[in-house]
Amino acid sequence: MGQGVEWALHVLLSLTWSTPGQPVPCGSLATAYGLPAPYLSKQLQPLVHAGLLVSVPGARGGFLLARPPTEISVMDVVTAIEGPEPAFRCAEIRQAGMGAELPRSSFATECAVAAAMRRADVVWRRALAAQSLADLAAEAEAHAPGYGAFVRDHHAR
Amino acid sequence: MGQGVEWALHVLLSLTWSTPGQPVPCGSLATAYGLPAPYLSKQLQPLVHAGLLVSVPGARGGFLLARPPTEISVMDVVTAIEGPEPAFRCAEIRQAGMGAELPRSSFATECAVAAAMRRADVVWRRALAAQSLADLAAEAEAHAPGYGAFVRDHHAR
DNA sequence: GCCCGGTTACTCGGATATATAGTGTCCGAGTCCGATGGG
DNA sequence: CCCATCGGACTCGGACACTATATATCCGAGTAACCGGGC
Repeated sequence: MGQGVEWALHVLLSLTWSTPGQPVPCGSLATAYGLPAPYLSKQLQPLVHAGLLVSVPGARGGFLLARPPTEISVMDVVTAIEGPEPAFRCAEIRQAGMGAELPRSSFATECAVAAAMRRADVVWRRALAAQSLADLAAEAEAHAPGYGAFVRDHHAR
Repeated sequence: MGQGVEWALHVLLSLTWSTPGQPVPCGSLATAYGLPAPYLSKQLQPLVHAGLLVSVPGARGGFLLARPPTEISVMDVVTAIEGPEPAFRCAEIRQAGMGAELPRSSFATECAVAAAMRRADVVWRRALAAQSLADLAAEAEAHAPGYGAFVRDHHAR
């Protein structure tokens, strides 16, 4: 899994704590976490395309959350960055080689291997979808009181 | 996720159905699924190192299951091929940039982002570990009766 | 007929190239803020 | 004093190199089976 997911989640948390209605530029987000600003800009674009972020062009522009943090799940972020297709892709190798000698009816149902991986993928996605950005923000604030305010002050200009 | 996982699972299913005590060579496994034999050989080596397969050298050699199919889980196979480290790796970017201004005590607990991804990873691994090779073999046989015998006959010489 | 040695053929194992996806960087188009000059 | 206009600077967005991982292939080391000769 690419590191863009980690960057995106931290950025979205920053925007969760940031002053509502105040766009935060990419440069400010990059310095907050010691990231290269141009590359971070490239990583945030899928989030805009997915409708999680709103980009405000021009001076005093930047990025805003498109929805309340309670309405954005970790699954949404992962899907936006990594793509919607599951990690495991079945190539149907059971139908190649000796499988060509069997009738087509033998392959009517899903491959058992693919089914097992899909079941695990479903619970993984369910676990990610069960946690919202608000949940993560609350957890971080609970572990380190005052962290949200600290982040908001950093992005204030 | 690499396709080696799919190959390994199908190969292990073949060995599950194959005659016990009879080693199956890599070439026979490759032709069974239309795979390039030399590359399949490379993909099976991690399974030998992990202790899931036993390789028998020499003429009439091949691969054997090191344990009964009920004692091998899908998780074991994925771990052997992809490695033990989780898909998401936390780079602790919260400590870089503005995080350097905060006291070390703020980072005593696990990063909230990493914790969320780890929770999902745990349920994913748990789902994979809950299914054994015997379960997959039974499922495939149920969907296509006689498939196991067909595979065994193919590998018989 | 039985046993032993050499040969042969077949197997796995690791070392070696290539393709693809992820990583990193750059420059241009567009937009808003602020200063400036006029009314 | 207020307003329209121009200039400037800052922002995002897409296009362009580089690196690491995954994919694909090859050849060599080792071992067991097989065949032939000797006892």
